[in-house]
Amino acid sequence: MTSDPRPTTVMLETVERTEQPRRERLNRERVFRAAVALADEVGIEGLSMRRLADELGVVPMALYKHVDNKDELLAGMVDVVIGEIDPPASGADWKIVVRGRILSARRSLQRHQWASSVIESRTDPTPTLLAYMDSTIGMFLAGGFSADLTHHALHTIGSRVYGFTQEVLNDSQSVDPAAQALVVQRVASVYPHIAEMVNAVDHDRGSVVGRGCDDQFEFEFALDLLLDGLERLRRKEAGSLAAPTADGVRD
Amino acid sequence: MTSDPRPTTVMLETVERTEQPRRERLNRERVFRAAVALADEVGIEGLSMRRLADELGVVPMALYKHVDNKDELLAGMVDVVIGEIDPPASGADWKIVVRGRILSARRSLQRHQWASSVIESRTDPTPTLLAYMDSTIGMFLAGGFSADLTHHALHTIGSRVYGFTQEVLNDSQSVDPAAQALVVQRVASVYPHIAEMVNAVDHDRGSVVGRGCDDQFEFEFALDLLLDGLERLRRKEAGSLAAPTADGVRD
DNA sequence: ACCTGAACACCGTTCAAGT
DNA sequence: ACCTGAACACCGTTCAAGT
Repeated sequence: MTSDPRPTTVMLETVERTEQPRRERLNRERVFRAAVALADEVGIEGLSMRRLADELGVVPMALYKHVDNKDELLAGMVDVVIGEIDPPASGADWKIVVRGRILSARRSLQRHQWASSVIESRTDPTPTLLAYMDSTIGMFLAGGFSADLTHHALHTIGSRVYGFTQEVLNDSQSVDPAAQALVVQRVASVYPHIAEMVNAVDHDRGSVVGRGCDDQFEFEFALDLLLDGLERLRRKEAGSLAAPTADGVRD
Repeated sequence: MTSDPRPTTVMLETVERTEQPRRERLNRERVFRAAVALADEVGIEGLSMRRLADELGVVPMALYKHVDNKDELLAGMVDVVIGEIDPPASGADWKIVVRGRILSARRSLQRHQWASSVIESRTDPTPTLLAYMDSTIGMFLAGGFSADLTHHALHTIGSRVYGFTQEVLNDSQSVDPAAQALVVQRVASVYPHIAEMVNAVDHDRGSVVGRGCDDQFEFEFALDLLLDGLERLRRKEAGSLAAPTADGVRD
């Protein structure tokens, strides 16, 4: 930053470029960060190798010096997002620790709207993602879950461990409340159950029709239901381990 | 089907084409079905407007007579899959009805591996999908859930309502068990918690390392944990509505 | 009026020619 | 040895020319 290696002569030669300064040697880290910033700005569908190269002031081929292909670029972008998740709190009850971790993941994901769909689309995990999962699994084991129950817990939590869930019905608001009201009315006759549900939600929020629901509340509601259910299973497991009467299991 | 309108002469003229018979007038339904079949065969990334046209023995532009664009094609494909989900059972306990519906959705989704990712990627729902959701919401309302609690329930179930969940750690098996064992060993030193969990799962299944887990079991495990949690809330809600004394339970 | 070939504006990626 | 322009093999979609 402070020690710019560019000689003044080069500065003068390149001063007419409208793009941001380049010359600074490209590296993987810079490529990934630029890709994240670009996706934040224009969305994941606007992210192309060509456009990213443009943004970095290099020719498209230059990128292939640092990443094998676009897939590797996406993997690196996910790592940047995962890297923004807070490290685990220590000491407290497993439920508090896991809950905090997941809500932190959610905050990271919300800073990068494209991230959930990219995480979904990826097949093999990067070391960064494996480390995140390892640490999360460790929270359950430290909390007294057996390895088996931990495994079930992971499947139960699903993508929530990364801080997102699949939207099942997009009940977000349109900008125009009048148009929205019309839609709701037309929907009501054909889909009466949907209408009843949506009306109740709107009524709760004491607003005009179609304000939509509080996503953060819903996320935490579902998360807590899950964690409570898992806590119940953990206790049951601990109980059956302590008393060797029935089909008790050890280690 | 039985009344083929094609004259024999046309049949003879086109008999040398290696593709399946065309001539049969294209319509939306045929386009969607062909797209589903093609995606089943070659995967969603292999599905292009050009390739689909080829498969149907028409020029790419012909498709645009029946669908506005590729997005509409994908919407139609999702509708085909949703249409394969069994209609709801009637009469029984809400939990049995919802459970059966979701497991039927899961069977549909498994017949079309590409479907979950396409459902995820879609933004606005088709009438078919709205009808599916309306009927699902109806199951909760009929089961005694308030509209509000039904709304929370939907957010809790998430994409499971369509019969899928996001894989969080791909612990599926590689074909080569020796190579798999090597990977696991290398992983063990760096990600001890993952290793511990995977080992426990493998041990349970009484198999060589890396057989992976029983996805159907895990899906049902998580689903039942969710449904049990929701049943608990339903009872609490019913209790607080009926008996104003304590948090007593009815039904 | 209907159909469709060619073209447009993009992709990710390869490769060989240039320095 | 390094860098990069041009090209390849695709996309989805537009549009005007052909019948």
